[in-house]
Amino acid sequence: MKTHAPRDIDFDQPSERVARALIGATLLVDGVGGVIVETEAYDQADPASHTFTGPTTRNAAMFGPSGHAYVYRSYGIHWCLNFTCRPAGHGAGVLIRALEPRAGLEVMRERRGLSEARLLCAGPGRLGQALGITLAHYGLPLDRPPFFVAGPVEPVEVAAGPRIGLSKAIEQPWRFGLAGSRYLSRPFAKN
DNA sequence: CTTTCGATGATCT
DNA sequence: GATCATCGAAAGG
Repeated sequence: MKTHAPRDIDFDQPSERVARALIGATLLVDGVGGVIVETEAYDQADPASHTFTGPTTRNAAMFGPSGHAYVYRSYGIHWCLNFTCRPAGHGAGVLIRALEPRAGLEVMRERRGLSEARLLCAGPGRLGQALGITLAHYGLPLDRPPFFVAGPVEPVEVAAGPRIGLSKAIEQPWRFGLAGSRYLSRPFAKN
């Protein structure tokens, strides 16, 4: 039985729970990052998930231990960052879609060739570029450098809705976000 | 404001 | 050979 400090995220639970718990959490990669404001949950029973058809070379990390990084190349262009979750071997993960920049703004601006803070990490591809994510991060544990992850200091209001950019299982409300944040990749529909 | 479309390459069928 | 968990530029209202 593992113990957790108050601000630790428990990755040993279903991806929807982890995705929700990550909203308001702090993520740093080599000291660069901020507050997570948008996530999406995926698991093996989900037709839209990379793990739906079982373990492969690419998705191996999501069948490994929870609390590790799963990195994949999107549309041949972008690097996207996920956190593996659930008890090991279940093929589940959480896509980190957006964060509010707080640390290393200058580094992010350089990497993105952009000055507007609002667009530095508003989307999984943008976030990957701003944090310098590459395959070198594939499978790395999240509880030590270069990663730093800490849960929210205070309770936050979490919005939920359908995921983005999928052709399958679009009805699942497994996209989560910090309500009202202006650093989202897209706003959530009003209630 | 909205919609459309090309880039680009690994992965899977 | 088709399909992408995307982005940004361009074109149209």
